[in-house]
Amino acid sequence: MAEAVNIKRLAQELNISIATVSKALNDSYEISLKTKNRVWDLARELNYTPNPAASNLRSNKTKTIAVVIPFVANNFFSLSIMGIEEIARQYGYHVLIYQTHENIEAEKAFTNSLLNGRVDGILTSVSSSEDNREYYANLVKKIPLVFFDRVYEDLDAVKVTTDDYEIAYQATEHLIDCGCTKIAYLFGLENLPAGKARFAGYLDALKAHGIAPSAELVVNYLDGEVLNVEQIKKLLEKFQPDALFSSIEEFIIPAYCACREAGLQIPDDIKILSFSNLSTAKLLSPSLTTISQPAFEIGREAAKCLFKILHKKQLDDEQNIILKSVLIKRESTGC
Amino acid sequence: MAEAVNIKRLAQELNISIATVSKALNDSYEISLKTKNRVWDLARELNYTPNPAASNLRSNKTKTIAVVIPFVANNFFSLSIMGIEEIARQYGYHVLIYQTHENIEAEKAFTNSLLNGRVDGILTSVSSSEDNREYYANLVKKIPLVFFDRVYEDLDAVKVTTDDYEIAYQATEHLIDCGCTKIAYLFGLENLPAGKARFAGYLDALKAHGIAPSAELVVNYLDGEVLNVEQIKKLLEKFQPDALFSSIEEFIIPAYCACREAGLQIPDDIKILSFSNLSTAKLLSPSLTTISQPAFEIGREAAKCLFKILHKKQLDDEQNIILKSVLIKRESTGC
DNA sequence: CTGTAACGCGAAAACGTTTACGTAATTAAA
DNA sequence: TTTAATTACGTAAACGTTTTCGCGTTACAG
Repeated sequence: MAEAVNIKRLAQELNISIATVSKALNDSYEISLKTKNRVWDLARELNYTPNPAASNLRSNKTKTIAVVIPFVANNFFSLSIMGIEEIARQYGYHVLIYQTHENIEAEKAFTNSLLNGRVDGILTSVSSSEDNREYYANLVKKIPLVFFDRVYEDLDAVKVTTDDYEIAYQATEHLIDCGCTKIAYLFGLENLPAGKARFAGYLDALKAHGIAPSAELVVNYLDGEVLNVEQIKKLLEKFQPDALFSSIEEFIIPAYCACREAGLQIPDDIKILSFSNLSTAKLLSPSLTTISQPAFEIGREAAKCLFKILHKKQLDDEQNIILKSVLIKRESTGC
Repeated sequence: MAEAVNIKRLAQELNISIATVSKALNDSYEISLKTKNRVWDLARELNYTPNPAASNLRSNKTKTIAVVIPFVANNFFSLSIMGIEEIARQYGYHVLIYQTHENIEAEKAFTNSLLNGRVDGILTSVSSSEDNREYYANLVKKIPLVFFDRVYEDLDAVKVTTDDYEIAYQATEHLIDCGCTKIAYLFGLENLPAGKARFAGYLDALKAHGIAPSAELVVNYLDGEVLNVEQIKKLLEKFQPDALFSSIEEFIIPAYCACREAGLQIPDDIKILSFSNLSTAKLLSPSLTTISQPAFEIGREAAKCLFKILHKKQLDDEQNIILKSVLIKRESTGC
């Protein structure tokens, strides 16, 4: 149906060679302005757009990047994608999205399928289900890759993260300032530096204030909302903590439900604080004190780094870019 | 660095022609099982994956679809993408994501950039900022396209939507059942069938119950959270409605804030109900009665339709697929 | 007036596939 | 035994670009 408006067609109509047309379209110095204008005008008139496959094949560039993340239906990641998309658009790049669903095999399969020149580079936030460090150690040698938020340390790649340790420390201190001494920890991302850093910040803050950490007060995330409600309820009944510090957003609903079911008033009986990018945090009952990560900026920053690499610009020596999270105090910590 | 493992390499190592290799890889009937196995084994051993650009160029198929939506950082759309991705993965397709930010020019620009063979088909939920019907009337002739949720009617294309009219009617009746007689309407998507259908459902339900609709009780969505808080507050003060029916999720936070600032108790002084896919609706203060669209299923269904078209399967005559939304009654309507 | 550089353009190869067509060898039918 | 059909594979063109190299023309310095 589309009567093939390609470079050859343009060349014929203008009575010049296809090489000249190609160079003109790419604004080559070899072509006179006069010829360029003739080509550009006709291209616009005929609505010519280059065939990406042909262009990719010849030039080995796709103008496409891939984003590999656990989920898109997650506030943090969807905001990150917004940031990535914004930068990609500025550079005229296309964005492929892959969800791993925290499945390490899917993660590998997707990423491998990108190594044959489908994309010029990859942005990824790795799966937390298992340690996949070895795989990535190899991968970074094969394709330009930037990690964001969920990273592996000590890899030769750019990593964009947040100040997990510091903000967790600060948040724990906030709970202590509010009078809490028995702060339970809802543990997520345990296989990843981010998860470990958050936990370390929590532990160190406790110790700095003379509070002995207790393994009994730590709950690990399980797959499935009900399971988490159950285990939190058990925690509440058995050990009566006076605060819940949740290291991932997924614990929020179970935590609120568990407290409600246990008949505990937030923040009077128990205080809650969580890492989260929920826009509705301030509307929860009661409004939730959160550690909010700059998801959008993380996406932007990671994308910018990738494009610097793709365009061979020297990266500012530093491979670790750390953005600041912010602690937003609301009713759930009650002070 | 990657020492070029392509079809030619395989052919050389096996001492057969590249045509035979290609056909073997594609499981052609022309090739003996014995040869196929030799090819497959070596391909696996050398970790061969076909070059997508070359394959696309020759075959005019990309195994890639595009999703063009207003935003990804939105519960409805990110869930839709999850559904789309799931189906795409089953079929071995890749998914490109484009956000229009409700900008009609970006929408056209992106979509046009997909017409040169970059993708095999498009899934889209159109921008609500203006009427872009003419553009899409042309577009559907040029590329396989499936609309979901935000559609234009009377176009020769498959459309996956929800029962907006019926559920809005039902929701309005629910408010009336709860004793409301002065139900304000927070109007979104006014340029689209979905927005019009929701409003019509609201109006018809009022009339059916002998309530005269009033233009004064209708508020149109403005860009920016504060602006909406302001106009809702003005509405509350001036006309004292006893319910707010919000046709889009974006009104929720402004509505709650406005009521709070106006000193109104939900649901005693005023009831609230909204179209929404917020997972935190049940945790809001008070929990929010919502009309929840099957976002995930919409994505799945739309993707399935697109693949049917791509694979030339006859579509089940019907071009309009309508999924059911569900009204979830919670505290904000108080009965 | 010659030699050299710069400029503007074209011819042709190359990227890695897919596929129409040809062909030789084997098998089945007559 | 001859012929037709089938099987299994190879040759080569094609997809639409980009890019290297070369060539003719003009301009200018010597």
